[in-house]
Amino acid sequence: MKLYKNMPLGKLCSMVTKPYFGALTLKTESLKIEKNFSVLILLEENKNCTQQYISDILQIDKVSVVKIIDDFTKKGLVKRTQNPKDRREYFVELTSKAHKVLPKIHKTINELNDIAFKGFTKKERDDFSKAIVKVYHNIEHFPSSHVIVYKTKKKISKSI
Amino acid sequence: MKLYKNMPLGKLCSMVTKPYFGALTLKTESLKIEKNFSVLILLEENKNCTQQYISDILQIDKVSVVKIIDDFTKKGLVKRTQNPKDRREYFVELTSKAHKVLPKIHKTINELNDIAFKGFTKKERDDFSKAIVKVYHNIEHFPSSHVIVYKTKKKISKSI
DNA sequence: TTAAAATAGTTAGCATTGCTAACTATTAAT
DNA sequence: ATTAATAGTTAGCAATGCTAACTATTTTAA
Repeated sequence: MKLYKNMPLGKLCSMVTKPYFGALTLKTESLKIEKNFSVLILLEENKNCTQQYISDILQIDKVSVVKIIDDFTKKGLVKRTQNPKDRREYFVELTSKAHKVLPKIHKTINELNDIAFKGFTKKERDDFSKAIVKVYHNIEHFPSSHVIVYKTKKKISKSI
Repeated sequence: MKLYKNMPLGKLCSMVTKPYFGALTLKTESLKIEKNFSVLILLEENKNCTQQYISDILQIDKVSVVKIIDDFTKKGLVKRTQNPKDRREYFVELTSKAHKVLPKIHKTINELNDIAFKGFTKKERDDFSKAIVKVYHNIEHFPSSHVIVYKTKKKISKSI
């Protein structure tokens, strides 16, 4: 589409993100999970995830991870277990309730993806999925923009 | 990457969005524009854009568009002109200052895209760009998730 | 071996974002 | 001519994403 030809890549991505998550939340409404499905999926596929690991892999800042795990704990989907080998760490593990709902989540994601990739061949779809992960790895360590330093009443630029 | 194989497509997109915009803001810091570059690019390519049109094309709610155009007006990048044929509407037009900085914005976006697409052939890159727009059009009209109805002190689900 | 630095996790708090609701002005529809 | 619809605006709130500052624990290096 000519309209989007010169748009920043990030804008195109964010334009996909919004309706996708809107629909995902709607279609999984009965599960009362609402958001952060990616965390559950990560936990399903990896034993002994710490909050720091979740933060690193999913690019969610560690303060937000605390809130997400608190929320999931309240919802009975995960529990924290202190690592006896390093007692600073807590392993986050799925409960049986979470294991019970995950197939429904995967099914919903597959349905949404089928719609998102309508008109794509199997190869085009695979290529796209591989490509977006490749793009992510190409830019994940971009020096990031100025961070607002609070308490100064003035924005101060700082590289991170 | 196996790690992201089962992730929702929206998550992969949002993982690209964040570092991309962080870097874009950083690299254009001297321009003091900071965000919403997509609006400037849209205005550059289309005469007689109304705020409603911007809202529709870029999927930004109309209240946010007001704030963005206010901000750009303050920064001297755009001006509003009432449409004499329909005085409810305001055309948003770029100033000469905006036209002066846009080449720098395009250059920066091209540089970022070159990094984002490192290791891609020209064809792979074009295919990806076309594909993401296609995905967007496949899902842009997804029925969206429950909207929080305020003033009730209680979340109420409502289809939109 | 012990003092300093680093790491995992947490809490508090604030700016920003993205939305609803309610409004004005204007135009279109019946 | 009334009613409905549309473009834009303002106010205000919840949710988000971050910083700063903290505790507890482990690693490091003098």
